[in-house]
Amino acid sequence: MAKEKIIGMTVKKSENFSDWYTEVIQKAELADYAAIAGCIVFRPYSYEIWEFIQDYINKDIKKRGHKNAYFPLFIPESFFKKESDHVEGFAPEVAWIEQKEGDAERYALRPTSEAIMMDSYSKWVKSHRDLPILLNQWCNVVRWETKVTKPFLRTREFLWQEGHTAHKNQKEAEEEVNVSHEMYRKLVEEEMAIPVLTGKKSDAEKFAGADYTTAHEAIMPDGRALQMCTSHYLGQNFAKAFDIKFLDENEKHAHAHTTSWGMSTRTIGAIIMAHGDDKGLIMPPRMAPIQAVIIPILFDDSKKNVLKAAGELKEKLSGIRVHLDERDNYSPGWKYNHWELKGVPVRIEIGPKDVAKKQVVLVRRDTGDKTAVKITELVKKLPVLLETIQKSMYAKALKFLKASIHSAKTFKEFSDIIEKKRGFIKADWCGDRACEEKIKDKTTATVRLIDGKGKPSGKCAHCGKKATAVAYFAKSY
RNA sequence: GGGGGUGUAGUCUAGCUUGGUAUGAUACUUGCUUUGGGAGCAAGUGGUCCCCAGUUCGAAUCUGGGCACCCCCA
Repeated sequence: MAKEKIIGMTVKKSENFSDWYTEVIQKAELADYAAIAGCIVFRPYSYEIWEFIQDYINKDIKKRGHKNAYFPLFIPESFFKKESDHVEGFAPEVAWIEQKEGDAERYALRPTSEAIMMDSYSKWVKSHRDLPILLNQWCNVVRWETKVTKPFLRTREFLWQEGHTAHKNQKEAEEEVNVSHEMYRKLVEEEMAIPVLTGKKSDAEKFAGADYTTAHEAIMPDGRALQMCTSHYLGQNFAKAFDIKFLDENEKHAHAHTTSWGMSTRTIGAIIMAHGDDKGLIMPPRMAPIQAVIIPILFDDSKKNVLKAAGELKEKLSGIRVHLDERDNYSPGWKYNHWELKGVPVRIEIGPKDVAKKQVVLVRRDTGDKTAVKITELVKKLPVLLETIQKSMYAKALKFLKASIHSAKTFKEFSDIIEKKRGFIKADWCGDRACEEKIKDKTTATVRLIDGKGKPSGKCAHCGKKATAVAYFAKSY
């Protein structure tokens, strides 16, 4: 079968990572380019992944008392400009709607919704009894990239959830930030099987208008870091700008403390990059739209029996997301390749020989290992195998993350690592914004996170001044 | 922001130098034979040759402008 294989993957992950990425996306039918520059179509297969993320987050936040709501896509220019850091940070990528006759002012397409939501919050909050406000919205946002776009990772429009909360004091607001931050960590590490580094953003990298931003950063196979989500403590910055004021228990006026936190469809890109291989996508079992695919091996004389057994198998496995591929116009080999490309974690082969022995053959997508399992034991064994794959994928990714963290004491070491190995550089840092800017100019690496637990012992790896923090630097997406 | 590359059927592609409406594969449809790692044979469907303008009797091909996508660097 040395036939030209132009149906499947043609690019190796190790040889041209960028081409590999775009090829997986198209061939696994995750997304397609849209007729609009810099925009993609989320095809059902990637949208199902997004729905899993939605379910997970909805379940978590609703348990904590949050509710979903929806605010307008349009933000009046005057609202947008109320918080000066905010407008400055987002201005370059805001898309404006041409002002029509009769419009009081022009409107922006939301790049994020603090401005429009905080205006409503200011109307709703009069008393400390009105707090906290715990709202989330699922929506699209627009950030008009003029440079490079890439499916899922950087597009002009993307989907996300944005939680926006208002609290009576700092403690409560910061607690909200921590809880959301932890929710994301669990989602990313436990469900997506992507280990992360966690910490705060530097002043230069934090959300425009925030007091501080916490985030999780993952490492991609090309050694670049990818921010998985962010949670911001906004202090009273927005409350003051939008006049979210209330009378507290002591009959005193106070401004609320607000937070916001979000995760976007960008994480789908992270899943693709972190786990895929030369055959295509590999979905972590817990969030795979299809966890196992049954491939019946059909011969004329035994067709009926095998199909019947395969159907019964599917019934038995009703607790698992199983797909039975009973199309008879494709050969088994074709189907193997097809479902491998789509990253289905487990393949269940059942042919006449298996039916005779009352067994099936299980094949792992991540390792290719095959094992025969008695049908009577399958209901018990398949979930175990799925969990094993989940853990093994995480372990593999964790090993890679650990191997991707390098230390640098001097700027020479720092530059060498960025050039040759990439990955994260853990280094003592002075914390100075101008220093960070220079590092970025020289190496294109930025501070991805400040390690909250790290105690700097020496001098800044770049400028040599006294270090105030331990920071993780990297080139990023 | 800088540099490079590409654009022809759903997909990949030949043709472009030297102008004459397009090659092959794959996919798709139908039929028969098949099916344990991308099956075979036969017939068939499918094209604004990225867009606009120019040159020309005639443009996929030449010229100019635009758009899109990809890659590398900042």
